Amino acid sequence: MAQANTTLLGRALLGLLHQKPAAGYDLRKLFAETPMGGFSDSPGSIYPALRRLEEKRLLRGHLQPSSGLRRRRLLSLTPAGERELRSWLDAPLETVDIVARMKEVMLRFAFLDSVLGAEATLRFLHTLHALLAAYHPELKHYLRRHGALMPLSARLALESGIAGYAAQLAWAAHALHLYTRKVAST
Amino acid sequence: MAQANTTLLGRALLGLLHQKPAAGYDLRKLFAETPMGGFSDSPGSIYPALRRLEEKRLLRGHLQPSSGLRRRRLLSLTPAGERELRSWLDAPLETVDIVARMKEVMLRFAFLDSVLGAEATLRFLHTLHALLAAYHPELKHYLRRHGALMPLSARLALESGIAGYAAQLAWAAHALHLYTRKVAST
DNA sequence: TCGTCCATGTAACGCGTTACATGATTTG
DNA sequence: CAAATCATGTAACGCGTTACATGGACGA
Repeated sequence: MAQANTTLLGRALLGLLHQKPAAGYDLRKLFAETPMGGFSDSPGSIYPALRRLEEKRLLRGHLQPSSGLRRRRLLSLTPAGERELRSWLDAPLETVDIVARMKEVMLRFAFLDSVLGAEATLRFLHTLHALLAAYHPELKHYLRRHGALMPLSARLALESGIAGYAAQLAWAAHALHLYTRKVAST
Repeated sequence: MAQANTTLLGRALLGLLHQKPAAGYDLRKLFAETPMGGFSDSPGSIYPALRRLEEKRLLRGHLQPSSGLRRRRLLSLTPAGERELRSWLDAPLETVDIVARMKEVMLRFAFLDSVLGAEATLRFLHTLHALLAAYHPELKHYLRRHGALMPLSARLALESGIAGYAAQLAWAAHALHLYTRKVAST
């Protein structure tokens, strides 16, 4: 039945609009100019996504009166939109997020602090670190078992993934350290 | 006009079937059991993709006669399929591949050696290393310019990406070293 | 014979992409 | 005034996902 769940692009838009109301055009610019997520900056993806969010009453648009006849619709979250955003960010991290949805994980993290605060971010980092610390050796184990049978380039491709997770793990430890201090100093 | 380009899933299937003819079911199993690419292992994605490749005459299927009434169609590349695979693998790497399509880059690399050989793999690695070496400091520069204005968690999310690229860069140097030796020893 | 695995498929659905289209406003 | 930029949209298209469906083979 798949009750029309919000897509990753939709959640990214919610997160951005939570920080600051903006027009569709601003969001396009953001996707085009910043190294964010890898979302398309084409109008054919963003405007329909925004319209869907509006139809679900997660966003509300106000025509900006100041700028003459050049219509510019500033979008902002409704209370329901904020609830949706919060519940996405607040959902517990699971192994499958680490294995297959790292991009979403980092997107969530990028919004976490400003929406749910430092304590929630700290909890998130704890879980993330633990999951990475568990998954990284699993991949290495897979490599030890199957690596010998694989062509050199395939084995190296796997090693590249492992190196990536190692980097994420080290980063998580670093971030955990920073946030522990930040929370302690309040 | 977008003349029906082969999709990433399609190319992954071509690469796998180049190594060894297989049935759709085998490919599903592979996606389900190995940490590959993150493709869905559902029949609704794989069988249609295989059918499309067959319609484009890139694949050919043979009913396996050995196994009674249990039909099992072994798929293998046609010459056109092999050409398609080769031209994908042989295409020059560009910056946009690094920025937005790292997943595809690693998939290509995984197939490279067995399809195009060690010399081509070595060239690929040279380019990859150069592109990463150029992009990584660019991201760091972006962080230096905009980092101070960003919320801590957003900045850290960016740092995570940077750490990932640093890991890829180190990995590329490692792989380059291995392949240089491999090519030299022939 | 009952459940589990093998093996292949289809149908409905929503989404992202590319390409196209429109008009207002600023800049040179 | 021409060109670039601002700003918003629509249409066609293919693809991936989820869910559903079918039937043979095999072990307990």
